[in-house]
Amino acid sequence: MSTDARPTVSATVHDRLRAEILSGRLGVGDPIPSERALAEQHSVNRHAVREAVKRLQQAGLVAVSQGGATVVRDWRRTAGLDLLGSWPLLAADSGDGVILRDALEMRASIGIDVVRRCAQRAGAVERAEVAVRAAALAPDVVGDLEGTHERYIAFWDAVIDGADNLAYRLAYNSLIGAVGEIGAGAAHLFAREMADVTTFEALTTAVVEGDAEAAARAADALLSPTANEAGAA
Amino acid sequence: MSTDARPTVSATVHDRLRAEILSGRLGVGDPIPSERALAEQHSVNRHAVREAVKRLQQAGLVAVSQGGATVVRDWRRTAGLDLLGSWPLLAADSGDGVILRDALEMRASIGIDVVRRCAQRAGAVERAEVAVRAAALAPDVVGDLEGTHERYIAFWDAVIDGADNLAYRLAYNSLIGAVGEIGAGAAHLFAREMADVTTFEALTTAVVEGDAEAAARAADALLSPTANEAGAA
DNA sequence: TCTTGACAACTGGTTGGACCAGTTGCACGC
DNA sequence: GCGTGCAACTGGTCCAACCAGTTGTCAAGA
Repeated sequence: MSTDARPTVSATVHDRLRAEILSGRLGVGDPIPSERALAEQHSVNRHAVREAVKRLQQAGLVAVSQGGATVVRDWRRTAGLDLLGSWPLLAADSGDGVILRDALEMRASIGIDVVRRCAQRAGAVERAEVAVRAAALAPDVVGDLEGTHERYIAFWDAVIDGADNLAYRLAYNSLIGAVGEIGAGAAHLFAREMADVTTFEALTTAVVEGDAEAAARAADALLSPTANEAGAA
Repeated sequence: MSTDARPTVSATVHDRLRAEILSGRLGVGDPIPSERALAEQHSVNRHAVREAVKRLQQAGLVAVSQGGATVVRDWRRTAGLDLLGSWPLLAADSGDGVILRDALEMRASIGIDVVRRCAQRAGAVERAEVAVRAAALAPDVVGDLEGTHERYIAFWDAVIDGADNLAYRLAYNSLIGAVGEIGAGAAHLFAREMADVTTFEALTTAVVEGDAEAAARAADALLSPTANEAGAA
């Protein structure tokens, strides 16, 4: 995604504090060191620390109050879905791949309804776009798993546009951002789905023809097994 | 939620810029004014502007690059679900209540699977907690819509804990945060659900007894009508 | 004329220091 | 013993300067 690999000072401080919190080394209710102390610890200016803390505050990880200390919040109840972008830290917290299962379950749950809404509501232009993206996934080009994955994502992108639901769109963005964090193995994770040509074609046909329930059934068949496999591991 | 109503300078600048972007007055790809210019426009220090921009950057609304200008991103594709907390701005953008419909559809979609997972996976402690919260909703206290709504939220809180899925938990937090933005009318929005005692009891029983599919059906009957009503309006 | 390269004028990134504005807690005086 | 008030913290804001990258211009060269 971001080819700009130049880390800023405030990003460094932010990542370190976030790791402290998500790992549990800083527990709920604990005060974090004062801005001045953090600045000295990291040998940076206090302004950089403030920018880092502001981001933690926005993410719902800490509560800041003038005069008082900045304390760690119960982030499982205050943070939003965007936190899933901190995948490595969260995964380290939970040990095994439970969070991967969680994300895939949510993807399946949302994906099924996205497909349903797309079949119901999409306009002619959106349906055509879905058909085009589906055709681009024709399996005549094998071996290029990365490329196929890219086109697979583009397909779902089109379906979500057709569903015309901003909440789904934003949630999808969050999930994609999280998957991007798990690195190169992402494409392999969806290999089975991309190879399931029969189900995939049924899904596309149903969406284009506006058969909402058939589309939902196909999406279920396509997405749920991936989540269940992750849950079994 | 937040009783601290003292607005900070950077929050003011942040809100203004966010409104400019979400309203479309600043279009995708447009550069926003330089930090120095913004500082002068608002008669504030540049650091305050920087903190505001940092938050916009984290939310995926702008792309910052040293040396170059800070430009507005295509936030429908780069922002995460947390953006739903900017409800009033988004609603103003879409005109009518489409975003409310979107959020309620997502709530239904996720809620159904949450209930299913809860019935499957919840431990004895979590099941007991669900039963307790359900009992607390007994309709012997009528009239206090706000109080009932509060206990209704607490009930769903327990169900989500029982589902043991961090992604659902975080998404729920985002949705709750968004609903909090729509103000006092929130409780009224769910009045029908809270009054549907039959379905609600079926849901609770199924969850406690571990009947996943019965629970999912009940959740569907409880949640989907609300979304459909919002869609019809 | 067209290219090329250096420079000037931007952009954001970081630092230091100072002061304001709240909160907290200890110590002094009653 | 109990208040009360004064430090000594906390975060919030400002000013001023400089570093580091990007961009556009414009003049010197091919």
